Amino acid sequence: MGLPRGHLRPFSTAAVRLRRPPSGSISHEVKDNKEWQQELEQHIARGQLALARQVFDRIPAPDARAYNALIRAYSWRGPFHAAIDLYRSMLYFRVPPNKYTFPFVLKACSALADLCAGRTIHAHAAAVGLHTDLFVSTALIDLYIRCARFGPAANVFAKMPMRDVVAWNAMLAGYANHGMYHHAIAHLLDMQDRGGLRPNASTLVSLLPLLAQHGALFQGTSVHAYCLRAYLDQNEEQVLIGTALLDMYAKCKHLVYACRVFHGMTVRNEVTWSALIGGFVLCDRMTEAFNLFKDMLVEGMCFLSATSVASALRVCASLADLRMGTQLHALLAKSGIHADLTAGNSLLSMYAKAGLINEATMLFDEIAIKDTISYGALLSGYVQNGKAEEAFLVFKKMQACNVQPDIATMVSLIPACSHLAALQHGRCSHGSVIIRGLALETSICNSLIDMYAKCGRIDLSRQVFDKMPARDIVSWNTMIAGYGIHGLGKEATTLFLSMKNQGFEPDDVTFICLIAACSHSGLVTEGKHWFDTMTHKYGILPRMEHYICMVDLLARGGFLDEAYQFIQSMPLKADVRVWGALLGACRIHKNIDLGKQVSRMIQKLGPEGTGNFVLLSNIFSAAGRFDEAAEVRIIQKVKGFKKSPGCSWIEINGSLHAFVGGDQSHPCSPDIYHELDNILIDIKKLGYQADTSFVLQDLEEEEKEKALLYHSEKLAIAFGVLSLNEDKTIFVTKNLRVCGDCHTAIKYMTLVRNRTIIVRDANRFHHFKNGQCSCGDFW
DNA sequence: TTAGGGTTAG
Repeated sequence: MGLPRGHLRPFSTAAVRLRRPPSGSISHEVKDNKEWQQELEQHIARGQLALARQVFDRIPAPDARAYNALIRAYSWRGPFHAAIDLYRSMLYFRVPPNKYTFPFVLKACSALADLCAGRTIHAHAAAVGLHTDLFVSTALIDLYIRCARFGPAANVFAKMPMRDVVAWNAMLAGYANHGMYHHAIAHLLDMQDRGGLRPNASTLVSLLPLLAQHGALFQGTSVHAYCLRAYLDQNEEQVLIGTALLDMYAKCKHLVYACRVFHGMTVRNEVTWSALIGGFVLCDRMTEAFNLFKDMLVEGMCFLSATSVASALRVCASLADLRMGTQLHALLAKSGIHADLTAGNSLLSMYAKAGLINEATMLFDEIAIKDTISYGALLSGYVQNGKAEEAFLVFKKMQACNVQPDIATMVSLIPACSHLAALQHGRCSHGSVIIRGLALETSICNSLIDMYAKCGRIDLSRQVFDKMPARDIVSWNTMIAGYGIHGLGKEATTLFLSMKNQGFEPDDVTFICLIAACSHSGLVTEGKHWFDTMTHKYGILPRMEHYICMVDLLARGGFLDEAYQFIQSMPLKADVRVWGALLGACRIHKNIDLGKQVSRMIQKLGPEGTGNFVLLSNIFSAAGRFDEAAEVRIIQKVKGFKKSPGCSWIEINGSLHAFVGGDQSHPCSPDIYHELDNILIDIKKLGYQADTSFVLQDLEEEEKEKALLYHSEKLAIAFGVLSLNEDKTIFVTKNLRVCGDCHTAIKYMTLVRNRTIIVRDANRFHHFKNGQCSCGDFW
């Protein structure tokens, strides 16, 4: 036959080594081809592929039928290379392949995603006029789609003289697997209109995950109705269809329907359970998700798999239930599943989210072949645990190991720059996403907006925002929040209005960002207006976070009594964060009586954080009541709470320099302290007086003045003055709020050293210039 | 048919 010379590589001699003496249960008799064929097929039917191969090798002159039987067996479960090798040997011995050969050898190519071999075999089939055969064409479509070649797949489909539902399904599965929603829907309609075919169970099993991915609940419900009408949910594929429907409802966050499908199923498998558990996790109903997981275990241990445990581990991470998480870890180890990559990554992520970053690192080291997700889980673990520099090291290691970062990796990495307030690192990460072609991805832009805002470049945030091809609600919220931390309440409001004009519905987070922006800008009336708008116009039920913002807004604006009344009128029981916001304002406005009252309320709730002890102690100190301040600190110590030390840092030429109060560890310390002493002399000439009420200990006035002078933010600024040219802005970040005395002193520093100074503290940005601060002393 | 890392607020 006239097969064209293809590009298949020459087969190995091993592949054509024939006629070995028989062994084992192989017959020694002389047989005709029909008898050999029977023996061959018997072994194949029993799954004895090695014996089948021995029989095949005994056949003196195997015909196409013998070749096809073995190729089909190999293409079913592998080894797939053996199927292709056998096809090559068929060509070598000039046994013409037929319409029963091509579909199976193509299936093997598809399993190996071997496009090169597949194309050659396509050419062979075309040469003998078999390329438009129904089964050959379907196998070709499968192959091309597996290799993401939609054009050739569509060409093959178009040339088919007749198509059955399997052929239509092959194309549909391709569109669906690649998330091509519109192509898939158009193809489905075409199948019914032009093809005159009704979708079968396979059609819908391909289609439903796509609908789930796109949250297409309406279409999904129509599919459900179709299943019921066509009795598709009652055949032997009930588990597949039922699970796909359940998953679609779960991903569309319609758990009532998902549960209804689940309870209506008479047969369930591990996937069914995993899909439902995943749905509850998606809807943040963690306790119910975990109960379902336990029910699943009760129903049968055979359901335990890496996938179902992955959801359960996510629940443990979210509920911070480490005890249960470690039990699951043990369960996985006992079942031998812990070596699975999914399971390993899930465990690693659980420990990282629980703050046990060392355990997470150990697990990471134990994973033999790490993928992008393993690196991503560890990297985000470091970022979430405040170890931004370690996160960069993981990123470097990832690149060294040739594991490609993807969108999620970069979205995890970019906030590390925000945490360090390291603009240089941030710009490098921006460059990195540009090189990778990811710079216009919505989630990437969102983290860039946030990063630039937190690194003091709100102008660059806005540039990224303006250039985005598609924005989501997070984009708008992040930009509004960015304006908020820069004290640009008016800009935040303007952006909110244009968001509405562009047809975006604000969500609960939008209002948190907006009210916080008003709070940081002293726009008390506007903030109150937006809170009312949120509840009355948008029907958003305020969460504790909204109340915190409102108390902060009122109290910081000086309306301490109104804030107190507001807390009393809350429908929720105010938690420590709400009272903490009021206590913080009592400190700023030096209202000791209310501060004491509030601190009593906090004590009733039980101390849940260290910040409140510090605040209360500060209030007493500010009033000169040092004994009581000391008492609060003793209680704090006895109860085992540690105050995080105030720390400031500054980036000079891409390197970070960190300082704590009174720090002398920096190599330039003598120069820094000398410069600070000179600055103190100069600013005193302009009228600066140290506000010693900010000193927490009972010291002599002069000592108090020194204690203030060496606050971490002042040390960092002095280092900035020494290291940067006059035209450069000094940008300092502080982990706590900037102290009141420093705030005053920095204003004077801008005058005596002719500098622009930006301090990003735990709360907001302070732009100091010409003796003024952008916050208008409202911090 | 399921599943593992990611962006906003307080």
